[in-house]
Amino acid sequence: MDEILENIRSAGYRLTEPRKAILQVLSEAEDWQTPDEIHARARVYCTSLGLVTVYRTLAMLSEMGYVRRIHLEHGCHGYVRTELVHGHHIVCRNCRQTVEFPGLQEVSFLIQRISDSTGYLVQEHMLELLGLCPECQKWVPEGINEGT
Amino acid sequence: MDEILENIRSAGYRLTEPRKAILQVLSEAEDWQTPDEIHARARVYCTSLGLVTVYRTLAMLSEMGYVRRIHLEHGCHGYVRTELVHGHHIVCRNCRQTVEFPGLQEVSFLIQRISDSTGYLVQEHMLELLGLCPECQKWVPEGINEGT
DNA sequence: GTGAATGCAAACTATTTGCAAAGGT
DNA sequence: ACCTTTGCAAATAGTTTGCATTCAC
Repeated sequence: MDEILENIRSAGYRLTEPRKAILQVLSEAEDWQTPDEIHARARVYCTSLGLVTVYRTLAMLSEMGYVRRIHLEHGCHGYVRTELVHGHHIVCRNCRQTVEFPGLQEVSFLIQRISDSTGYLVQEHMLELLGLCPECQKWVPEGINEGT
Repeated sequence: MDEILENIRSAGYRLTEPRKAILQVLSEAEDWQTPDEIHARARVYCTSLGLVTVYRTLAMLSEMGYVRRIHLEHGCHGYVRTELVHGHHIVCRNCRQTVEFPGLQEVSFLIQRISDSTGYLVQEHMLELLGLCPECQKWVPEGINEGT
């Protein structure tokens, strides 16, 4: 966390109150949050914080790889912090809790295979798993489904 | 194509001009298209077509599994037709051409592994590869990159 | 003929931009 | 002091909804 702050500074960005507040909120969360939610929560640490700054900061953090967009059934309006460079997320459809996991062998194999068979040069890949976290499996009937 | 039309009808939907026009456009395309683009192109076959109908039809086709949203770096406003039930897409960042590939063993292995290690019940997964198609590799310098 | 589907206008939501004021270094 | 960053208001983009009309069956 302090490390991130330091990296932000050394990347030439300024260490402002709004930015620190937003990072604080992101680091506290176990789940993905919308810009709006981040705004509301971060106001606790920086009363004057505007929603626009949240958008701008998320763009910056995303650029630096500290945050990732979550792609959901109805659009992609969620953000989570990331700790791994080539990580992916599994997200709970019910409580939004997310767990990050590393891009494993399987992914590389797959990319290699598809790359060979299609002739495409693969530059990026996105992989996301959706389901129910252990807690929510106890309470939520399996049939949560909305189409993609 | 005629098969799809038939399925739409037997699902209880009506076979209207707007729907046929939109399906026509989707089946012609090798690349993903925005609702707006689909609208513009489908007007050739159905002059009166409104953009709203494109949205509604895409929702219906997506529900039925004939179309899939493409998740791109700056939002997810693209649609492609799908032929496979558990397919994924590799898309060219330059020309938008997409190729569908089946969800292979690797994906199942991965899901199993993550499911075991996190305790999550995995219900859906999305996987998408981004890069350059064979044609575009000849013309476009590799450094097309915008962050996610 | 009847109800589903359409197209328009308007509403709405999410996000971005212009700009003067504030804040970090 | 300088220049980045901020917050506001307004603009914009994308998508959805209400409703009278049209069209497939």
